[in-house]
Parts: sequence; C-alpha cells; structure tokens
Amino acid sequence: MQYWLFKSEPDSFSLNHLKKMRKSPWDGVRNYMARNYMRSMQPGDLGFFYHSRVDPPGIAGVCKVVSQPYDDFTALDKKSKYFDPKSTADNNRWSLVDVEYVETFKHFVTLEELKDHPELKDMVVTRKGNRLSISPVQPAEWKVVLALGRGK
DNA sequence: GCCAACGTTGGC
DNA sequence: GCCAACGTTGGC
Repeated sequence: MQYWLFKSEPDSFSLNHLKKMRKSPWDGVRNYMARNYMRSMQPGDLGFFYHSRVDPPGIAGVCKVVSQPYDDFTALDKKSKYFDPKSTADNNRWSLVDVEYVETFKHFVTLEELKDHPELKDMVVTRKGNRLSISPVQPAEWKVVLALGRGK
C-alpha cells in the first residue's frame, strides 16, 4: 500500500469533477517517469489530488486507486488530444489506473504551506521546476499533509 | 549517442 | 501572460 500525488489542472479536471463522477480513469499521462509510477500502483493505494496552474496551487483532497494499471485507451483514439501515433493496441506506450473520490479537505493546503513545513521539503511537488504529474508520497509526509487538510 | 531545437508545464 | 525549467524529438 503506497501513497501518491496526482496533479491536475482544475480547469480540465478537478477534485469536484471526480466527486461528481465518483470514479474516473486517470488518462493522458504522457511522461515516462509518471507512467512508471502509475504502473507500480495497486488497488487501495491512496493519493493526494493536487490542483496546478491555479491561484493558489495546492492539495484539494484525497482519492484512491481502484484498479490495476491498464492500457491508456486515449493513446489509440485519433480524436483524443492524448492520441499517440506511436502506440498500438498491441503495444500501447501508456498506462493508467482508475481513481475514486475519497474526500475534500476542509482546508485547501496550498503549495506555500507545503513549502513552509520542513518535514515536507523533500516532497517532489515542492521542488523547483518539478513537472511530474504523478509522484510518490512518503508515509510521514502523508500524515502531515492529511492533518493540515483536515484542520488538525 | 549527442545535443540543439522545440513544445509543454506550472509558479508567479 | 510570461518565462524558466524540463522532457522529448530528430538530424547528424
């Protein structure tokens, strides 16, 4: 059982969208490191839902992995903006998992707050220039952020 | 297999 | 909207 951070631009997909849908495939990851992380996910893993490219950016709540990793079907769909001409049904370069809504934090934990906590200084998301849309979260970091989000 | 050019991400 | 930082591509 592992912890993760899922990053998304809320204009295209927010935690509220996931809440309404209850469950959704996390499609469109087109970065090898992020894909490799996703391929190591297991049902039951938990993740923070991070909102990027908004003011302020930060963690909105929690979601849960509810499937094994499987082929990202949007890579084969010519009409999708995630279409990948180098992927085929037999050899799809990209993977995804299904995620389910768990909770919305009472208190939105901003990036600035994350950076303010010395225990969180090694979190991937607080590193400068980080562009990974999927990253691992350490259990100790998970506890700290969860406490912040639930308002202690 | 190097690396310049390009496209994208994401904080500000 | 700007632009630094980064990953990917493709010519050589």
